[in-house]
Amino acid sequence: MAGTTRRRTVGQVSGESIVIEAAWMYYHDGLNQSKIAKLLKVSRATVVNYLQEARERGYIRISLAPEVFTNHQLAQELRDKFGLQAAFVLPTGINTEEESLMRVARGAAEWLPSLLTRGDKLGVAWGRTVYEVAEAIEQTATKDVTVSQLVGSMATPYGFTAEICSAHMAQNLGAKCINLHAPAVLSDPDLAARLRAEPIIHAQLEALSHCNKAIFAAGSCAPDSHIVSSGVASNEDLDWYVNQGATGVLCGRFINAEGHPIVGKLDDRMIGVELDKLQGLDMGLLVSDGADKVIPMISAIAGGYVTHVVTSNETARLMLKAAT
Amino acid sequence: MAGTTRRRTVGQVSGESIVIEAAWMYYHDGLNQSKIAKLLKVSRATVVNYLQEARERGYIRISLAPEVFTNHQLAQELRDKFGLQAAFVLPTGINTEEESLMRVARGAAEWLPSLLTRGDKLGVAWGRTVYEVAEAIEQTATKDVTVSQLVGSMATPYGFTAEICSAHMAQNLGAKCINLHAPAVLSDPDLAARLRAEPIIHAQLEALSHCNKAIFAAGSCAPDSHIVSSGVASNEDLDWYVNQGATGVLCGRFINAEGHPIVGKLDDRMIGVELDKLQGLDMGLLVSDGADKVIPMISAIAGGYVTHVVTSNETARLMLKAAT
DNA sequence: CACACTTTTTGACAATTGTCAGCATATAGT
DNA sequence: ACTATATGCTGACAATTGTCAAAAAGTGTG
Repeated sequence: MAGTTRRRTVGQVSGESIVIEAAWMYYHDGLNQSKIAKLLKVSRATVVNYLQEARERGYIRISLAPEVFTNHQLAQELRDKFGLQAAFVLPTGINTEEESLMRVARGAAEWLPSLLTRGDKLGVAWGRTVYEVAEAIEQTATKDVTVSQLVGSMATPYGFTAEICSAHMAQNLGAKCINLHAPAVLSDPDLAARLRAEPIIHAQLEALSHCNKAIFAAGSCAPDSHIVSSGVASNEDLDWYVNQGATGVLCGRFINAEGHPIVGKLDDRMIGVELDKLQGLDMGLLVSDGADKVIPMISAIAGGYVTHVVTSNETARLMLKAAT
Repeated sequence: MAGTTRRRTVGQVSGESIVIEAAWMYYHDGLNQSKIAKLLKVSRATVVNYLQEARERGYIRISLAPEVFTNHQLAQELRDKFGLQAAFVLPTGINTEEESLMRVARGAAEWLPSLLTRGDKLGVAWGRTVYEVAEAIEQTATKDVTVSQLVGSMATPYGFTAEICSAHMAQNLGAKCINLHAPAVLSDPDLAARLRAEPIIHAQLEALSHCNKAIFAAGSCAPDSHIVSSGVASNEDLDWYVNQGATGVLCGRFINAEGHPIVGKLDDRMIGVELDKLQGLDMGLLVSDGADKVIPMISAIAGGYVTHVVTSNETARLMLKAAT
């Protein structure tokens, strides 16, 4: 061999730098692999290896500028029609419901870090959507941010718990995490009251009641909804609440079309954030998608819990239509 | 033709969405152009057009994760050695001085938006480095951020003025801008005092004295330095300050090795931020590079103006060596 | 209906990237 | 000195992307 190549020795500081160097030249300077190989005095295959390593280590961030989605015409219509601070609308023209949901979650994951500032206390609900957001967030180093779990534990149809959801959200955001070590609903109101009074649970409820920002999804009142499948409400419970005018579910609580909580038998057996604590926040981020979520989303917005919305163009269109 | 293709009509909402859709599929879903073409029912050439349009409109954000540079070993050594909140070190192994500076400026441009939060008042110095940072920042929508020009006007060897520098910085950050409509240095101390007392200049000086964050570079005391070429100091002035122990220049003011301002004949003829206003800020971002900047950078840090540093690995190494 | 303009498509080809097996070299451990 | 492991290189080829001219199709106007 020509002897022009030099191996990186183990522990050499510049070892990692050459990967960064290659990535910079490729992604920032727009040089092709052959040029980079010549400049770095290595083979093109080695450059391919370096670039691959940079990608694998998560060095490369490729995203669509948030403005693309917040300046979207439908986003602006949503913001204006519903009095929101901002909306983030993703085009999902040809996707299945599942693909659309994943894209909406991904979009929320990209947007959320930029909505957080130093010292924020972020309440995190629990459900399939919020979980997908938590998983999709790329590692971010937020400063002095605390994540609080807004709802207690439930039987989970998804393979992940509320605790894991909040913990992943906190971890990916580089934030502290305060969990809620209690079931979401108990069999007896008295037992629930005593559990709430337990110092550790009481402290956790205090923490979540002081959050200044929150992320949640809107649940529907359909029999196949999450609130039934997770065991929080039985079909009888559901029927009762619907008869009382329930149009949606927010953090495990039923709300009517105006967003007012409907207080029933379930509520004093529940351990979790009270909905009045989610009104008037600096940020209430509603992440939901699907035709069946339109009414619940509009209900949540009407209740004053929502300042920011992430959804698909299709659902945005349906929301705008429903609000005329 | 098969008649399967559909043109977008002018003004159709989904017109822009198909560009976003194509970009999402390519960059997020990792689909190739042929697959995207098939899914969107257009030709591959049209997909190429859409992707190009997305790039041209600035929809695509490709960057290296900031942690790559802040977790760099040299970055951590700088932070620890100099008591900084964070350092951002860019590998610039094979670059010219010019290329290295451009890369450092680019790195600072990528980092700065994430260092800003709602309500910040950012003081902006002026010089080649800061200008390149301002130009390199991609359009960002910061919230309620105000940019203040820290130094007055000077003869410019670069083709841009301090006003333009601050205005571009503000524009690219989506911030408000408060300029400083005065020369940096006047011929007579009395004239300078009267100008400072002018209501509009006084208000501008008030604004810049209340900034909680600042971005600046460190100037050297070499005869070819910016402070001489811009007409702020003559060679005689320079000699005097160097004899008084000046080791660097910060926002047009001379400082010694401990970072203390050296007060001389120039200072009461100057219009600009007083250095004591730059101590103890929430963020003092020092962006500099080059062997000749090592001593000035260390001086600025010693003076308590700096909380964050952006530099190259080579300069970082020299700084660490100089501080032993 | 004709025309002008815009957008998309076709098809070919060059350029670049991705992948892979096999070989070469460097390093570390025994 | 030998062996094992890790890293880099070679060279070939497949896959993908970029570019381009010419043609086709869609749209708006008179």
